[in-house]
Amino acid sequence: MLHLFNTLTGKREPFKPFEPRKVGMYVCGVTVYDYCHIGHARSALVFDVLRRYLEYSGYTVTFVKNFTDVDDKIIKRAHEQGVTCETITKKYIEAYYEDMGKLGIRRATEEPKATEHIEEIIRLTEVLIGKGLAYVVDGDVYFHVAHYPAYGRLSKRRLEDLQAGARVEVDERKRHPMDFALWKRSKAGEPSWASPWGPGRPGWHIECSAMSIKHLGETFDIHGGGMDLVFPHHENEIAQSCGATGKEFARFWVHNGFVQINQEKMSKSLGNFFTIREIFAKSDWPEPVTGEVLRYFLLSTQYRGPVDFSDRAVKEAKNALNGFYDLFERLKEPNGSEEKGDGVLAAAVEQATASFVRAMDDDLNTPMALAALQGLRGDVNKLLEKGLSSRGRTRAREAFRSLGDVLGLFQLHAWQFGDASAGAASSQAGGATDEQAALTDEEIDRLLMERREARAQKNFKRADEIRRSLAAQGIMIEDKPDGTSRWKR
RNA sequence: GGCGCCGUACCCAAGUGGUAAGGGAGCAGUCUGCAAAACUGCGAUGCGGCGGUUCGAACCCGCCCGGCGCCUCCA
Repeated sequence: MLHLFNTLTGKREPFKPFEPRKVGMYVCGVTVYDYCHIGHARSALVFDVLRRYLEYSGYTVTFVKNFTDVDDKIIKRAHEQGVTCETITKKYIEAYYEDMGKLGIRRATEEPKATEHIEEIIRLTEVLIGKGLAYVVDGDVYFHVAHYPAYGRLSKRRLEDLQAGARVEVDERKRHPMDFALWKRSKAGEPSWASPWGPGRPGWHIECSAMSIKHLGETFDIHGGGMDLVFPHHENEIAQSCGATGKEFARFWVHNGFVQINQEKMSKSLGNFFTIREIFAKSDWPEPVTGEVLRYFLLSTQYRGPVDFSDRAVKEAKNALNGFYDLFERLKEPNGSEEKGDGVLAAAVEQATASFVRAMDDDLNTPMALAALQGLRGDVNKLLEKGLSSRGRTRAREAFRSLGDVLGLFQLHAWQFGDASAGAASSQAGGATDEQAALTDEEIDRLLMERREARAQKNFKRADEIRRSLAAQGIMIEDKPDGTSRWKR
């Protein structure tokens, strides 16, 4: 059974959904005013994998991930560029789909936007005012934390402690320094909606309460997001939601750790961040390969810990992945009619699956799950030496494919691998085989043919020349026992 | 000032009381025209340091050292 670390209780707990076989999960998405960086990718990936694993485990998952499309930063950006907020949000929502798509992040079941839930937000705010948990000041509405005794439950903070360190200028109109805005009066030129308190726009936290309740109900199973959202965002969400409904809000709170650069948090203020598109643009590998390499890299650390991003770490992920794709290539090739390995294959797959599930059940321990896959790789390689029937080889590939699918790995039909006969397939997969690569797959195949001739005539000088010139362009040749060769970038 | 996290081999990273998973890199060997891949073997008597609890600790407790995060928009 899946165990998840629940920020609310501070413990690793067995995960049982509210309704059997069904899971409702809400994850805070992004504020769409800029391109996503690798940190956003990690968060999206963690919850994409959690969703995939829940589905693999037999649950029907309703996965809601929002876009914050009204916010100070968006307004600021729109003013700077002299365009409307919609222009900004539309652009970055599209960019989000494009970038996350390259990483194999699946779309959520629902992807609501704050601006499409103004009615729900206003209604929720009215309820809070009615219950004495919120008050109106000059067209602004604030949540009154002092009237909500459980405030601080998630982040384990006490109001007194927060005040001691508060470095924020206190708004005199607020009754308590930690009171936060549910509704903000609009200034001229800002997006604005009519409300009982005058024209205005929602505060940041209220949208998530309104949207999660609308799409998942008042109580649901999992609420996720980055660690930095624990306070104040999620704390405030709990206060608003529980305050309004009087019921439990999310049962499990799951938070992912940061991506770091040189042991430091990656953030805009430090200027040490890398956008996803920048990473893809710089990569020498075809786009699908880069996407999978980034996935492997991000999953090589358990989601709650920090993960340090570096060229070296990414290269290591690529190398580790190479081993799998080399094996998949070999599994496709004829291997005689031997089948001495078939007998133990089933047991090896079963054992690896058990280890994989055990790892994932343990708070999504993806490094351990990857180790299980690596173990199977070793086992299958050994069996291949003994000889696997074509049925056995197909079975092995299916095992990698179905387990890999949980992590979003191993789904490429042909990576950048291919032999003479598979050249066409590899060019399909490599969408970004691209500008600087002087050689097309066809040219490579032609050179390979020439090299094969040369080798047949024991003209090794010419054969090595071809190998060297291809290597200079980043193309590796591997000779197979039958005299043909496969290549990879 | 408050709350919290982390420190395991050259690098990444599991392990949370029973005697150190896995990957990458490296070295040696088998195979190969060469190379790559694959396979075999090597690789931390030690898990930041010092004490303590225990038959037994990387794992529990205490102190110390070092790094980081949150408390302000932030995945």
